[in-house]
Order: sequence, then C-alpha cells, then structure tokens
Amino acid sequence: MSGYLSEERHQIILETLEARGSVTVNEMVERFGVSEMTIRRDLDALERRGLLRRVHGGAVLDRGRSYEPPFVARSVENLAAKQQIARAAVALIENGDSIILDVGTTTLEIARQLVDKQNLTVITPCLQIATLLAENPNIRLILTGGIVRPTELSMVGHLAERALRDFYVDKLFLGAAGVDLEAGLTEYNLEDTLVKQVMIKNAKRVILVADSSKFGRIAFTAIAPINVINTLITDHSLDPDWVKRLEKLDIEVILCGATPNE
Amino acid sequence: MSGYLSEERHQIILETLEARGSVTVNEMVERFGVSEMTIRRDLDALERRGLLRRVHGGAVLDRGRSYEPPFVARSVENLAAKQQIARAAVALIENGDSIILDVGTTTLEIARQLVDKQNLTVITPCLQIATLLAENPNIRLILTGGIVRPTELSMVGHLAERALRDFYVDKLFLGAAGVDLEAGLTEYNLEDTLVKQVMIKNAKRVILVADSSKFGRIAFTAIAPINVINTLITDHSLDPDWVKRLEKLDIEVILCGATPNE
DNA sequence: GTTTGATTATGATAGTATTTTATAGAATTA
DNA sequence: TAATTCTATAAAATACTATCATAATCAAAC
Repeated sequence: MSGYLSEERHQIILETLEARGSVTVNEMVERFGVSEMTIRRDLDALERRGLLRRVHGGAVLDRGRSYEPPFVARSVENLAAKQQIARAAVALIENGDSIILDVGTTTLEIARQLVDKQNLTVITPCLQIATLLAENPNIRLILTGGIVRPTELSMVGHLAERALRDFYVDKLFLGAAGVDLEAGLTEYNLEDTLVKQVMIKNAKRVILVADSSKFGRIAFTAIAPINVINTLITDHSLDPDWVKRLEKLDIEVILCGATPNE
Repeated sequence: MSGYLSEERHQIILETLEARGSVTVNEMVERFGVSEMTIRRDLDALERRGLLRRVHGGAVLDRGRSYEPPFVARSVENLAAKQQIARAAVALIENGDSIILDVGTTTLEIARQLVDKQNLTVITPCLQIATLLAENPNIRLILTGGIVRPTELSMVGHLAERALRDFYVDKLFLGAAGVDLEAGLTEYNLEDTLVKQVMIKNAKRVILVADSSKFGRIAFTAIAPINVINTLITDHSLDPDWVKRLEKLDIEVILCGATPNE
C-alpha cells in the first residue's frame, strides 16, 4: 500500500495548503499513491474539523476574505447530509424572496450557499448566520435581536419574538430537535421554542429542514403539531413509511442524497 | 487541463484587479489556459457577489460609494490610542453593571478587554462586538436587532431603536465621528445617529470614547449637543484648551496615554 | 495460537452533478 | 462594416456521491 497513515496525509495536506493556499484532489492522489476516494475522505474529515473548505476539485484555506468569527468550529455530524439538504433548500429560494433562517447547523449551511442569490431579505435570530451573511451586498440582513444564548448563539426572549412579529416572510427554513407524528415538532429549550412559534405564525410557507436522525425523536418542549409544515426537506434514509404518512398530511416531502432505486 | 481550481482563479482575478484596477477576459484566458466562457463565468460569479463590475471585454473594481473607509480598514488606525482609551473605559465598569457598547473601533477594544468582569449585562447594536462577547459566560449579552449595515456591521432602524428603548443602563460607552463645541456630536450616517439618540436618552451616565482626532471635526448628521456627555475619555494629545472648555460644561475629562508632566 | 467478530481504512464502480468547452448567432465597439 | 465580445445551448470532460467489497487491525474468547 501507500505507506502513509491517514494522519500523515492529513498533516501533509494541511502543510501544502498552508504553503500554497489550495490543493487539488489529483495532486494528492499522485503525491500519496492512493485512490481519489481516500483523498476526498481526507478532505472531508479536515473540513469537518474546520481546517479547510472543500471546493469542486480540491480544497482551499478558509481564511482571509472577511474577518473570521472566532467560533471554534464544532465538528458537525452528518455534514454531508446537511449540505445536501441545504442545497435542496436553496433551490427553493427565488431572487427577491424574504426568508427567515432559523438557528441550526443545517440552516447555517443554507446561509453558506446563499452567495449567488440576488436581492434577498434574510431575517435570523442566529449570530453565526448573521456573521456569515453580514458582508454580502446582495442580502438585506435583519437580526431579531434578543438575549444571546451562549451555547447556541441564538437570540431569544421578548425582543426576538417581538421583532419577528413585525415581518411576514415568503419562506421559513425551520429546524427542530425532534420530529414525531404524535408529539409534532419539539425542541430542547423553551426559549428557542417560543421564538420558533412566532416564526411559524408569520411565514407563508414553512419548510422544515431536518436530517433523518431527527425523526421519531421527541425533545423537551412542543413547538407545534406536525401539520404546520408545508414542505419537509430531509435525506433519503428516512423510512418510506414516514414519507407516506407525511404526504397523507399534505406535507410535500423532498428527499435528497442518493435517489432510492425505483 | 488548467490545473486551477475555480476558487483559485477567482482569488487571482481579484488580486489582479486590486493591483491594476481592471482585467480583460483575454488576459485571464492566457493566464489560466482556459476558455473565454470559463473566464466570463468567473467574472459573472464575482459580479454577483458584488466584488467587481463587468464591462465589455473584462471587469473593473467597483468601489467608492461610502464616505468612510470600511470597518476593517479603520480598526487599525490609532490602535494604540484606542487601546488606552478602552483600558480607561473598562476601569469605569463595575461588576454587576449594565452597559451599552456603541458601534465603533474603540468600543470594540473595550469589548476585548472585558474578560475579567463579572456579572455584566452588555447591550450592543454591533455585530462584531456581539461575536466577540457571545461565548463569554460572565456576560449577559443582548443584541438590539435591526437591519445590518454591511460596512459598519451595526444594526439600525426601527427594531434597534425600539429595543434600546426597553432598557435603562448604568453606563453608555458612546462613539462619534465628530466632536465640536458648537455642532455637538455628529455622525456620517443618519440611521446610526437615530440609534445613538435613543441610547443617550436611556443611559444614566454617558461616556464618550473618542481619540483626539475627532475633535473639531463635524460630520454629517447631528446626534446631540455636547453637554449630554457626562464623561469624556480621550488621549492626551487633546488640546488643553478643549479640556478647559469641556470642564466648564461640567464634563469630566479623562486623558490617557503618556501622562502629561505635572 | 488461532478463531471470531467488531472496527477502521481503503478501493472499485456506477450513477449523478458540476464544470468546461465548442459553437453559432446576437450584440457591441470602433 | 469588420472585428470583437457577448449569450445561449448542447456536448464533453471532469469531479462527486453512495454503496459495496475487500483488507488490515485489534481484542477478546476459545
């Protein structure tokens, strides 16, 4: 075999990036004598640790450009699924739309992929999303304000709720900790829940973004019954049974990832 | 095969623009060894992100709409003086205080130096300050919310003003673009001005932080007459004449930096 | 010692997506 | 008008994802 431990490859990839600012998959395939898949997996792993940014064909250093938020990049579970869900979500957004982006890692991915949209109004109670979108001149960014929850970097409380009541938006991209047919949408934290309830009230179309791990899970506080959702975007590992039952409730279901064989 | 990632091309195109003010499609075709279409797409993508302006045959830099240099550029000017002013400001803050930190590079420095304080409530309309303080568990952080101004990363508008009306704070650390005895405090931007006016109204003690370069300067919109200030913190290069006149108005003046010999 | 199973790392492949090129006709410039 | 540059579209090249198969590593259990 190649004779490199994956740790060594990671190290060398990072050094190359440091020196040149970017690497391509092919370069590294040659350099290490391993398959493309292996390099891709290396790059994905490094991206999850926040050490680089994947781009088509390779990866680049993720510094410079705008000032960087000092958040420690928390390793994201299911990053691939979340990115695909985000892509499907972005496809629903039209130029000129006004949207709400809820707090969450999936909605953060949506924000990342918003670069090409024109004339968007984005409202968010999430500090991280705000930092990401702040310098984009094509986006009119509105923060709800409120008390900042240290762990989530979400804004909650009276200010946030009141601010959201002021706006009617075309689309809400909502996250939830649990999705269950009986219990509906649930969240771990009461304050976030209250904010979500206002969002749902003031959106023309409610789009839930949730990877399949959230289904059947019941968290602590109830946000709303499941039928408030107009559209659900999730990954294809969702049980087909769920899909049927959701569609029976008149919820449009968008599955992404590898298309199931039919 | 060119061997360049599209990200790299974008980066290099921007650097070339930065250096020369313009690029042509043909130049870049030669530079990268790709087709014209590819370069055109690159330029279009960058234009959509607001980073350049397309013209027939190439692209040019798209600058010069704002009065003031963007936040990032400005934050380095007079850094030493600002840090000293910030240190003096932090000395005025007691554990348990509730304070407002206005938008500005000096107030940003104050935020940086807040690590050791206990049980503080900080209200701010500044996204950068928020990002900085968000993960500090000793600080209860409240964001005003509002529309985010892309250059300043400040929040303005109806939401911000209304939010500030809800809170009475012990101390306001205020910034201003211009300080003049006749014209009072002035700012370049009307929207920021309106927010500042609400802050001043709801603070028990108004503390102006402004390095000496701001004195005698008159910006575009009037915030308030100079006597709304209770305390002024500035650097020692301020003309002693100013100090006398300010003290005559019952404004406490704190000079910092190299202490003038006494 | 070796068998067994769990775990991890890697490679192969097929179908899907994305990016790039080529080309032809329209628009712009000089 | 001629030359250049642009847009749109389809075709080709390249890269990606998901999945499965294989191999290597390790730790009990026999």
